Order: sequence, then C-alpha cells, then structure tokens
Amino acid sequence: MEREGILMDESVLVETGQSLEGHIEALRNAVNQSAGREFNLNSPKQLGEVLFDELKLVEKAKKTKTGQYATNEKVLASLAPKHPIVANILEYRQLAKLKSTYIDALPHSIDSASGRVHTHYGQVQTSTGRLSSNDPNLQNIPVRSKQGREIRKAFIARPGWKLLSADYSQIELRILAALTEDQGLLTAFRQGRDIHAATAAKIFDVALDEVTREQRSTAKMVNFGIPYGISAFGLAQRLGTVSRTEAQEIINNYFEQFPGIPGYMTRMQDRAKAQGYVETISGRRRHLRDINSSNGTIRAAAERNAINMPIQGTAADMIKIAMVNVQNALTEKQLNTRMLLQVHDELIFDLDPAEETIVRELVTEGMKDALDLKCPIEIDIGIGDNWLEAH
DNA sequence: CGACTCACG
DNA sequence: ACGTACGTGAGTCGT
Repeated sequence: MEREGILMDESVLVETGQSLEGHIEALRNAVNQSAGREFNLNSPKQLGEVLFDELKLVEKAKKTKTGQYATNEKVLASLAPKHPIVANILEYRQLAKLKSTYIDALPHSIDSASGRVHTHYGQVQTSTGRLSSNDPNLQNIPVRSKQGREIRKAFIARPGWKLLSADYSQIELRILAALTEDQGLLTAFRQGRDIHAATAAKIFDVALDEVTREQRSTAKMVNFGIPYGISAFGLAQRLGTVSRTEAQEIINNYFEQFPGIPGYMTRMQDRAKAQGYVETISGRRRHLRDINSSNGTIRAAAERNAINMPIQGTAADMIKIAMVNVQNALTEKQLNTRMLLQVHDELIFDLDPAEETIVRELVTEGMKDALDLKCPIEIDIGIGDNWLEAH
C-alpha cells in the first residue's frame, strides 16, 4: 500500500484553495475590524488577549493548564451569542485549517517519480493495535464538513478505473456485543435493526416505531460513549440538554437493559488490576501500569483504557487479518485491483472496473470472515471516481 | 520542542 | 475540589 500510493487530482485542490482564499481573507478582515486592530488570528495567545482583555467578552475566562486563555471551539461556541466576531473566528478557524493542513500541504507530498502520494503506516505506534499514518497522514482526511468533503474529491482512481471503499458497519458495537455476549445487543444486530433506534426503544421503554429523533440521537451518543467508559458528566456535556443526574439515569437504564455491558466493564477492570494488562480476542495485550494508581483521576483513565482497548484493539486485529485475506485473494487470482489505503474500519482500492463483481465478493468475504464472532458483521461498499463518491 | 487547536475513526 | 469518553498526526505559534 505504501509503495502503490494513491493518485491525486491537484487541480481539485488548487480550485478549492482559490475559492477558500477570498473567503478566509474576508473573514480575517472582518475579525480585525471587530477587534479594532490587526493581530495574528492564528495565534491562540493573541486571540485570547483580544477577546478577553480588550473586548472583555466574559468576566472570568476559562484558562488552559498553562494559564493562557482557552480559545478552543467549545469555548468560542459558548461565546457566540455575545459578539458577532466569534462566529467569524470559528469559520476562519475551520477554513484556515482545511487550507493549510490539506489543500496547501498535500501537493508537496506528491512523489515526483510516481506522481502519487505514498503515506507511511506505523505498525507499532499505537497502544491498541491500530495502524497510524504519517507523512502525510491519510487517516484524517476531512469528511464531516461540506467544504472539507471537497478535499476527498482530489483522491482519484487511475485513468479509466474506479475507487472502491469497503467499511465495517458499526464494528466497535458489534465487537462489544460479541465480547459481552449481551443478548439484547446481539439480538438487535442479528435482526438487522437500526442499532441506535433499538437502543433508544430499550432505554426509554417505548416501541421501536415510537422512538423520536431526539431519543435516537441520545441513544447514539450513549452507544458511542459506552466503549470509552462513559461517565454521567461526559454524557451530559455531550448531550448539552440534560443534567448530570438525568445522564446518570440514562446510563442506569442502559445498564439495566443491556446487563452484559456493566459485567464486561467490571471484568476488564478487575482483570487489569489482577494481571496488569488486558487483551483483544486474538491475544494482543495492553499493559496498564496506572491501573492501581493512588491518584483517582489517573486510575480512572486506566480503567477506561481497560474497557476500550479490547474493543478498539479487536477491531484493529480484525481489519489487519482482513487485509491479509484480501491481498492473498487478489494475488492468487492475479487481479489488477490494488489495495491502497486503510482508515481503521475502511479499506480503499484502485478498482479495475472489469473486476468489480469478483472484487466486491472477495473484499466482503475477506473482511467478514477475518474473525469468527458471535455477532454478525456487515460491510458497506461504495464505488466512484473519487474518494468522496466511493464513500 | 511544548502548547494549543483540530482533522479523522 | 477536580477532572472526566478511546485512539491518532499535523500546522502554527512562541520559546
């Protein structure tokens, strides 16, 4: 995959960059205007001084651990109603990030010999068994924002070919179901349910077709949080609309409805304390030296690691086994299609269109069969001229 | 090179 | 009283 590299359409980046440039410049001017002076908007330190010493947007501003004013997105969002400058800063931040980190930087990573971008994968860099990607990092290409997604259009197939993206659907929750053997979770997946809606029905005690959008959205946050060792504080903060007490009730309901989950959580914590490590289904270990720390905060962090690593790590093991399966099949059948990228739960291929049918089949099976779990595994496949269309 | 911020799963 | 969800890498500032 490193040697193969991926082709980029630099003109997509150039055009996106040009349209962003004017916008970014206008935002910087508007911010300077509101501030009453020019300053370096890329400097959190200078920005903090403008917002809190000069414009005095709040009485007691939140500080970072080094005593600087915090100006991160969460802080700024809470300030937005107080002054029109804030919305402009937030938009500037978003667009400037896209331009400097991706649009301006990626062209420098195009190899002059191959004309392609060759990332490097770290196989021994993470605590959970995931790969990492660097120089350039192709595992954090934007997708969430409208403007960010444009950047994915620059990742293209070779002429006449297509990009094929195959990703595991809800892989961490399925692994959680398999590890815990929680019958409620397993049944929901075996019946092919919308897992967030099914969770909402259980924790709010309503029929599946009575679940409101808000209830599903709350359940989705719970499902994301569970594999991380969710806390009432953390859930309340992310939901924004419920108190810590209400968040705790939601979590209590969840644990009652899915009793396999709290059992698993305490089992992993106890195991970590007793033997000093936890492990994935395939035996990859993470040692947790802080698990018996007398510092409660540090110990709690290790306890969350004990919960999370077997889940995230099993997913990482699974896709690595899948990659070997799929590559062996491609090689054995002497296919032209090439594996290009891995992004934790997703594989990207340069697809010879004549091979679409066989590749769909072999990728799906190679990924599904990587581990034999008690929970069914689903693979979503997309095909397109670029990474955005394929996704 | 640390701090801060923010891009991804 | 405090801090609080897991795992990464990179651009920029400022020392």
